Amino acid sequence: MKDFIKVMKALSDPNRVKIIKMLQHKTMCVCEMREALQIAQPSVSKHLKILEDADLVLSSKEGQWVNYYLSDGSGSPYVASLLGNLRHWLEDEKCIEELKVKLPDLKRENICCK
Amino acid sequence: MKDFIKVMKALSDPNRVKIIKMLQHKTMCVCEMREALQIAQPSVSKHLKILEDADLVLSSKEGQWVNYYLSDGSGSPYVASLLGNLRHWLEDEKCIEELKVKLPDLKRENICCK
DNA sequence: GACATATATTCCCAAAAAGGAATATGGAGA
DNA sequence: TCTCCATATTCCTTTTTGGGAATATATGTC
Repeated sequence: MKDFIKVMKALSDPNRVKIIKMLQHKTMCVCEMREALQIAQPSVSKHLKILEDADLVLSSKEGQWVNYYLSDGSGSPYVASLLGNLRHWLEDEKCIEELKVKLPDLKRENICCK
Repeated sequence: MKDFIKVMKALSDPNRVKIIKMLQHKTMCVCEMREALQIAQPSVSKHLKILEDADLVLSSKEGQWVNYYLSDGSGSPYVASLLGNLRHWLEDEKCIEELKVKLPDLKRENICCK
């Protein structure tokens, strides 16, 4: 029950769902998501922690950056099912389409590294 | 997005998930759920309102009682998918099994009508 | 109408959650 | 070592959420 609730709670926030939808298209670092979502960096980090605790996303360090990407769901049927469904769910949402337009230009070289 | 968040939030509370799991077995009134969950009646009513707003459950009045039952999910792909999965999800949870044992004895004639 | 019962609503409190500013950490490069 | 930068953590504030007591509403019974 606890695991289930953790996954549901993680998916109960629009910004976290947007993160999932972005990660469907590419691995991203924190500053890229910050730019896409237009919220403060600590907020992004906290959302990512919640998503990671729920096994929805994974991360790996690469030098000074941390790359976040979607979990494959192998550890949890809830995660596997929901991440699967989220591939097609919300595709028509205006806010998601707007994000998708932004994605190609969100390169860390343009945002960070100043 | 709003509808999706509403469904996720509705399923982010253990008592509400327990209500869903109970309604898989039978239509129930508020006082039966109150007895099963051991929480105050207004709390049950509020949880039910949240579930109903998310289209996860439906209700119909029958005299002084209100019967609650699961939605068929035809109005929302999120509801349809999650209610479908919840048929088998959490079946092995101890707290759910305990509820299932209680269910047969939870008849409104024994609980209310005093 | 008066009263009892099932449910909904209101009000209040405590706990949790989301956001940002400030600060800490840790790796890269001079 | 010192500095810079990406990220994490802490702290604080505001909002939201879950719970119960009290109250309101609606229906059934006398």
